[in-house]
Amino acid sequence: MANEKDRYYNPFYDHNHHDDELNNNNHSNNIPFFTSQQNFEGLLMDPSHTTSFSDYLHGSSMDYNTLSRAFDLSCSSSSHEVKPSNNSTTAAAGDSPLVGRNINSENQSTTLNSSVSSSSNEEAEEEDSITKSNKKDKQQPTKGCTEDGDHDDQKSKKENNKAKNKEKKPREPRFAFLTKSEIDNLEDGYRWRKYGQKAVKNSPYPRSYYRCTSQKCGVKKRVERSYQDPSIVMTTYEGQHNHHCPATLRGNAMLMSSPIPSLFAGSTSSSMGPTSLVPQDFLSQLLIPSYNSSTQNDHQIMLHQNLIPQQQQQQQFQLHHHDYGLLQDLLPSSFPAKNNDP
DNA sequence: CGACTTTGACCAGCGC
DNA sequence: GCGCTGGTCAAAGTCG
Repeated sequence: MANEKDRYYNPFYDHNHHDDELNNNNHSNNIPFFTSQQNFEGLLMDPSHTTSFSDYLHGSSMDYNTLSRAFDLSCSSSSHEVKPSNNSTTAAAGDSPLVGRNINSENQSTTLNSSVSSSSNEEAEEEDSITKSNKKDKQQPTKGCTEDGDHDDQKSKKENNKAKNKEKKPREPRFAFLTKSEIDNLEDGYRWRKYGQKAVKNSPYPRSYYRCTSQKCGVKKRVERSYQDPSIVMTTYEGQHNHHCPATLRGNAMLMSSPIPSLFAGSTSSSMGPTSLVPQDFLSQLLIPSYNSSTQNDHQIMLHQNLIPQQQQQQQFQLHHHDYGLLQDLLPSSFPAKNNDP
């Protein structure tokens, strides 16, 4: 009991032996994923991968390029093979060239296209705040209302909301990645508050909903486990943080100024701004998470291993339809059905 | 006591 | 309209 709880909520729980088990577990699926050891540190790639993603499975560590490939990102647009989807729009001038794997439902039908969606993140944010306030308007009175006088108010508000909701709200840009981990809620440097959990259709594992605890930051993430391979966790991020990572507040100040920034050249949070699709802070934090001091050395070693030869960094990555199908198979509820269903 | 999780209820969207 | 599902809320509980 206590062990179970520790496993999932104690950040210092020792997952190493479990991870060994996991690493010995051969993965037949050609899916990009990360192996997490102790709260995400290092994001080791699984060496057992030998198939279509083997290109980027060199060595045991992960670098920016790995991340970029996993996210369908590219530092150099000229070398980016993945064509943007038709309805995706291009990033505004000055935006980071990084592109997140957009899994908005609108783009899901064929492939996980890379796209700087968010025709307007600002728009989306605005919409989001509207819907949020609508929800509050809607829900608070129902619970707080004690007098009949509130009912008319409620009705009019409801109608008002209905009218507003008729305008279809665009989804916040989202991107997802798979992680091989025993921990559901991976440590990514940000602080999250769980606000819901739902049973997922066709899966024995529930989906958890988290929201960034920072005020006025509407970033959400969903975490669910693959029912086919329970060692795989899919994390979906929605929105962008409008603040710096609070990891520094948890004794991470030293690492925040680690040598890794060169990997994120030109992608400091200040140059990126709050509206670009891929949260650079997040990317940084993938590699510089909050961590247990006992594993600090290992972690630093992994950071250095991330500095890999340029040519390897230039390798291309593309998520094929086939792989998308596998993603679908793993997490059926997260992806719309392809039209090839029998 | 604040931060966080749990959990049942609620709501919207969608397909039938 | 009805039922199903995904997403969210918020009261209650837990923890440090």
